[in-house]
Amino acid sequence: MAEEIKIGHRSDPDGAAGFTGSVGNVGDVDDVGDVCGSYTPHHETNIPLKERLIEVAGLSELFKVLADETRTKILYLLAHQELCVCDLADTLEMSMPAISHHLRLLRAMRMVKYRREGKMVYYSLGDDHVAQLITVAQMHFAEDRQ
Amino acid sequence: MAEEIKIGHRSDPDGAAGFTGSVGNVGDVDDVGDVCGSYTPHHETNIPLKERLIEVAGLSELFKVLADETRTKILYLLAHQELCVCDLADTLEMSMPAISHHLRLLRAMRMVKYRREGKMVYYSLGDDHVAQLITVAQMHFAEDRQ
DNA sequence: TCAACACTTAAGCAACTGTTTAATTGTAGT
DNA sequence: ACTACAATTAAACAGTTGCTTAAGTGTTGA
Repeated sequence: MAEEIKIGHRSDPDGAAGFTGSVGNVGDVDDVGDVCGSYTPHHETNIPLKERLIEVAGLSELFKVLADETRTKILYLLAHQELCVCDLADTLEMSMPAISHHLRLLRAMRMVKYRREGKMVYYSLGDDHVAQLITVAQMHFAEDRQ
Repeated sequence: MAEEIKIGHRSDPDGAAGFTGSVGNVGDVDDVGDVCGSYTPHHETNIPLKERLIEVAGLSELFKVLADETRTKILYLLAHQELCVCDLADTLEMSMPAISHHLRLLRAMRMVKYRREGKMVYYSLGDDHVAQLITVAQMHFAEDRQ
């Protein structure tokens, strides 16, 4: 089950994007101070905050997986029910290798899980957060249109 | 304030990714049926579900904006406090044009808002959903590591 | 053990994305 | 008006991503 796939070939020695920090709220950080209140030379910036940024960087790897139209559609379908690869390929009108390729990335980020049943492999959502991300994104869009 | 920027040059005549559908829960869809229960020819697939997929496609445009490490960091910083472009450039150790380019995409998706004060332009988060997305992503990561 | 089928993997190419450099806009102070 | 500075914009190149084709697994049934 443990998969190791490089997404985006970014230099990331610590595996799946070294996110090791605390999980609190987003705003839960030390104040950066008004770095450029009297801005002229690029003086010292806030160190503790910068260290936290390293952790945050890993999150973009997760969003990268969500950032493809096909993968978003796959997750949307799986949010509704468990499906095999050929179902997905058929519904999305894409080749099976293409779908399989996307599922590989989704697996790497543990956004989907799968089980084999005979020749078929059935996929479903990895955990609730995946559905939550889609829901929140929808809410953002809805707000856009008043 | 109304900006029109093509992200990813995808053909999307309806502007910012034609998301017009209902906003309910993710699972709130008609059942696709077991499309390939007896799979051999690629027979008719579920039409109503496919139509919904068009709406979902727009969400990937939003995730695409989140999918860059620099932009995630920008949002993380802005989640904490309002910052001007030079603060961001300084903290992230990147050129101002680069930061400005990213802010442009974030603006297009209404993930940030800004106000001018003299020479400086101060940016802050567009709405709560942005912070929510980051938080949920962090929770997903945290679950990965038990 | 052989064929058929569901799926995965690999290699290669076209298209997209992010950064840089350079030029431009806008605001404040002299 | 001119200079200085914050920010934006544009063009161009390097790096990355996603699809296709083709080859390879793994499982079922004859």
